[in-house]
Amino acid sequence: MNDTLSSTFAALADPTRRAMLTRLAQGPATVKELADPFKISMPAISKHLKVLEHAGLIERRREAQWRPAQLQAAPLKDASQWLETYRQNWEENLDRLDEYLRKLQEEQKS
Amino acid sequence: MNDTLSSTFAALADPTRRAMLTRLAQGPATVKELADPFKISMPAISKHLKVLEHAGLIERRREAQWRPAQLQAAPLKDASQWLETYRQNWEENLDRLDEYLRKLQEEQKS
DNA sequence: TAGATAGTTAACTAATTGGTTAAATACTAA
DNA sequence: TTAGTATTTAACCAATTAGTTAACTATCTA
Repeated sequence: MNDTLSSTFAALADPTRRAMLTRLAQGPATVKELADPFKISMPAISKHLKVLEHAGLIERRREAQWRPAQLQAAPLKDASQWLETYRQNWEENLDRLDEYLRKLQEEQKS
Repeated sequence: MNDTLSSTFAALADPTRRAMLTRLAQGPATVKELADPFKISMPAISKHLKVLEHAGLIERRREAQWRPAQLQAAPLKDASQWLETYRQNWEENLDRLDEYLRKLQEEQKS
């Protein structure tokens, strides 16, 4: 799917890529630095970065022989806003649980 | 990947499934009702529902010949919380843009 | 019991994904 | 110019995904 939200969520569906974003939240990093915590090959890392780049979640520069990546958080904001519309639903569920427990207690009194 | 966050984001990476969740935010619905807006076959719908169910995003009952689905928003809450840790980053980016524009203006004065 | 409606399962396909190894490219430093 | 470091590209592979059609199961109603 080409729509932004789909490629954002697809990019976030992989734990390696989420870990990369977590690292990048603290500032730019080279490919080597991003690869360090993982035991997968460099080409695999390169592909993950490409997915993140195509999703608009990172931007890359060239600096000598390095290709530092920098987080671009705008798509995360959009994803967050999409989820936000469901806040009522997850709070509602808790409300319903509260209500259920309250009713149960009332029934036990009688 | 089996981790909850990965399967939540993977489930959200498809526009058909997101539309289903949007419909379910307003209350339970049968498979037929959920299928209605789409031109894909029933087995395809059935598979999407299975993805949502395995991700814990819906729960299903049997009621006569219907299998109504109901939204379970808890995984959305977790996803939202994961994204929330990046709020600073997307707000920071805007701050940096502000700063950049401010500097640009100062330079033009001198 | 037969027909209609609701939904799933099976078997298949084409495209995508996440990984690999080997080779190529880009740049630095001696 | 040669060696070393950083990174990407190419070619391949196995598993997964999103769809299909055909056949099956479950339930209600006449």
